[in-house]
Amino acid sequence: MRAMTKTEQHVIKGNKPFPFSLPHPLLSALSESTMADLLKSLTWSAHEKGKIIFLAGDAAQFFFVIKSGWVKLFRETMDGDQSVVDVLSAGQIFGKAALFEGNTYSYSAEVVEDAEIGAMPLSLLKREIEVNNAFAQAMIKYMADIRRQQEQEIEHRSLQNAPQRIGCFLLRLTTQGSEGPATMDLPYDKTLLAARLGMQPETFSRALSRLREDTGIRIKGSRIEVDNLNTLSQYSCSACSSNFPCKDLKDRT
Amino acid sequence: MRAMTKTEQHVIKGNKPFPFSLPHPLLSALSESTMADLLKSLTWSAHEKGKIIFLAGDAAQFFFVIKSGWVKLFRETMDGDQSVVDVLSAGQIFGKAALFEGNTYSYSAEVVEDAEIGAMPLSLLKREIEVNNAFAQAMIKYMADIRRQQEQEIEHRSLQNAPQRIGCFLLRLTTQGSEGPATMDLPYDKTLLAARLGMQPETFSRALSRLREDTGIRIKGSRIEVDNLNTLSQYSCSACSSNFPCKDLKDRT
DNA sequence: AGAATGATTTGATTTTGGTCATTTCATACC
DNA sequence: GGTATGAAATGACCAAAATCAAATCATTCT
Repeated sequence: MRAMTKTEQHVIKGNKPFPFSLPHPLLSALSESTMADLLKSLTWSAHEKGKIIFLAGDAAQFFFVIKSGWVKLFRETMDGDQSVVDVLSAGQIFGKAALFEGNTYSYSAEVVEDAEIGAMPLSLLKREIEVNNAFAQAMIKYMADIRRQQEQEIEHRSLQNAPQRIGCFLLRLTTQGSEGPATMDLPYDKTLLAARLGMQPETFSRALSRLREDTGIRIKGSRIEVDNLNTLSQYSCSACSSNFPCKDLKDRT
Repeated sequence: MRAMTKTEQHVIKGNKPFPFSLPHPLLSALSESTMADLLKSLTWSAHEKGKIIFLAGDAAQFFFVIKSGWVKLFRETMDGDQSVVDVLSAGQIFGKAALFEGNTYSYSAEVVEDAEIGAMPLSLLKREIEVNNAFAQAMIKYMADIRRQQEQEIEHRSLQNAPQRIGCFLLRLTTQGSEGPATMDLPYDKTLLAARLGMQPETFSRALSRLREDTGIRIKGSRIEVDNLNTLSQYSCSACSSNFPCKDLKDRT
C-alpha cells in the first residue's frame, strides 16, 4: 500500500467535513441568539498529538467541539492503568457534562491525532438550560441516549468476548445497510481501538484474527471487508441484548 | 445463626422506612401541584418474588417507586445470559428513562424479594419537564449523576479484579465515615450480588475469601466486619480513578 | 426432628485474556 | 534506496475467571 498524506488519512479514516452550522443533535436545539453568542465566543486552536486538553478534576470553564483530528477521553488509576471513556472525532463535542458535576471535568482529554478544537464557555450552556426549556429537554434526551449507550457498553464488557466486541464495533461502523457485503475502515489505530474496547493490543490482534477465522471477514491493514453482515451480526449479537442494527450505540457525538 | 422472620430480614438487610413524602432527589424537585397529582394517581401493589414488572422493549406508561422489597433491573441476550443493570430497594425509582427512549423500557424489571411497588404515569413527568424548568434542571442533574456512576462502573469492570470490585462495593455500603472500623450487611443474597458485580457466584465466593485473606475483614454470613476502612480502600481504590469515599457511586436512587 | 430445596462453598479443570519477549511490518526520514 | 521508529503480530507463558461437579450449609416445610 502506498503512503498516505495526513489529509488523505483523515478522509479515509472517516472524518466528515466540518459542520460550520454545528449540526449537533444537542447544539441545534439552541436558540438563535445563544447560538450566535456561542459562535461569537468560539475560539479555535490547533493541537498536536499528545496535547492534554484538560485533566480529570480540573475546574471547567469551557466545553469543546472538534473540527478535525481525534481526541481520547480517559481516566487514570493510581496504579497507572488507563480506562478509555471514548474516542471522538470531527463534529463531536466533549466536556459539557462538567456543568453538572461541580464544574469539574470527570475525565481527561488528550489529542491522539493532530486536531483543531473549538472552546466555548460552559456558562452559555448553563444559561440556555435555565431560560430555554426546549433546550433543557433536548439535553435530557441527549443524556438519556448516552445513558443507554453506556448501559450497552457495560453489557458488552461483561457478556461479549474479545472477538465479539470487535465484531460489534465493526458493525456499528457500517453505513451500508444491515445485510449483504460491506467495507469499513478502522477509524484510528489498533492500539487505541484495543483500549477503547477494553482489551490489550495483543489481545486485539489475536481476537481480530480469530474473528476472521470465525466469520470469514478479510483484513487489509485498517480496511475490513465483510461479505455478509448477517454472519457478523449473528456472531457478535448473540451475546448482546439488542440486535443489529443497534441504533443505540451509533455515535455518541 | 437463628432463623430470621421476613420483617427482620428487611431491617437487617438495610431497607429504610418508606418515605411517604417521597424525598427522592428527583421527585422532590416537582412542583407542589404535580406532586399532588402524582400522589393521587399513585397506585400500590404487592408483588411476590419472581414477578416481572416489565420487560425490555415493553411500551411504557408508568414509572415505579419501591416501598419495600428488592427489584432487579436486567437485560438478556439471545444466548440466555443476563446482564444486571442494578438492584434497587426502598425509596428508589425506576422506569422513568423510558420517557426519552421511544416510550419503551430499555431493561427488564423483576422482583427478587417480595415487594410493594407504586406505579405513576410517565405522562405527569413528561408534562412537568415541559412546564417546570426547575424540574427539567433537576432531571439533567440527576441524569448527569447516573452517567458518572456508569462511567465508574465501566472502569471498575475493566480495571478492578474480582476481590477489588467486592471491596469497592463494601466501601460504598458504609455510612460510618471513611476510616477506622465498620460493619456492613450485604444488602441481598450473594448470588445476586455476584451478578450485580458482573461475576459468577463461584468467583464471588472465592473472591470474597481472597479479600478476607488480603485485607483481614471478617465474614459472618451476610455481615462483614472491617477493622480499618483504610486498608480496604487502599486495596480496592488503587485500581480505580477516584478515591474513597467516592461519592460518585453512592445510591443511584 | 427430618426431608426437601436452594444458596454457598470447595475442588478440579478449561478458557480467556494478560504479560513479556521477540519478530515483522509500515511509515517516515535521511 | 537505506535506516530509524513505532505499530502490529506472534510465541511462550501466566493469571484470572468461568465452568462443571460435588459437598456443605441454611431455611423452609412436613
